Amino acid sequence: MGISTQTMNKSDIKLIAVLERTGGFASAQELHQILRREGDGIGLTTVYRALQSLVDDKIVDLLRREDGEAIYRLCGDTHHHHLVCKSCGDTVEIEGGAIEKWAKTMAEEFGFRDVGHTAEIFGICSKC
Amino acid sequence: MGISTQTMNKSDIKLIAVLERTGGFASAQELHQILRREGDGIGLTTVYRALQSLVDDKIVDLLRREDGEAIYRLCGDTHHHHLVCKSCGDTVEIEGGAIEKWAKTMAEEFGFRDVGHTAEIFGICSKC
DNA sequence: TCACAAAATGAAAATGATTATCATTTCCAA
DNA sequence: TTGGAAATGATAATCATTTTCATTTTGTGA
Repeated sequence: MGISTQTMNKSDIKLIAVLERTGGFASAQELHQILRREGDGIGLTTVYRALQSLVDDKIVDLLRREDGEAIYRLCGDTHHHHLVCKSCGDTVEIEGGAIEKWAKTMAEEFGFRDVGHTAEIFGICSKC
Repeated sequence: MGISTQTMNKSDIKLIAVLERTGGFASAQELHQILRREGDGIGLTTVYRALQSLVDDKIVDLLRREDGEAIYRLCGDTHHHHLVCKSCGDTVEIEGGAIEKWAKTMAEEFGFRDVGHTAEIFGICSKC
């Protein structure tokens, strides 16, 4: 019972590999382009299908970018947050230990379970 | 300078009124349908435009449903974060003291100025 | 090895939210 | 009143995602 690892196929594995390589945080379209660029002729449909089944099997997390586009990352990855420059677009990956605790505490306080969170900081970097 | 309340027009006010009346969150499409049902011939384009300007002016909050659709809600002026139920959409406004500190610390560490941040927690509420 | 059914694949079309265009209407100051 | 700016909304365009469906691959039993 439970997670059906049996149903994993080549496409699923390809997607996991790319997510590992890229640090696990990309949209379906981006993942497709990366695979294409690497010479893999995989179709967009298959990318979507594989990602969906990986999400169903709780192997990858599905989050949303600010514009609503779906982004995926491997579960269990220590996930990081971003510090983004509003001017030049430069991005720094940062730790969010405080956030993890905050999210956990708040979720418990209000009786929520199965929780995730998003957090981003944006500002103007020193170069701009 | 600051928030341009001067630029508020009739459509903006209509949207605020509907959001007040309906309470919780609603998508642009839903808000449009409600207004239409009430006999208002407002166009979808205008609904999107009004919502966007209200978001720019920080009069309404923009969040995302699980499928990525944008949902809007009137927000109080105190800066807060959200705890959103992925299942029923129920939302709790929560304090983010830890986040404010985290954002400030990180921004300083990397030399960013004029910083803001976003942070949301999502999960399954006790009722679901 | 062969045949064949089930699973996987991907091109192309469909969908649905959101945004861009643009001609028309409303509003307001001179 | 009038001229121009702002607002409006129908329509078309975008873009991510899903469906459809015909084709290919795969695995398995004979």
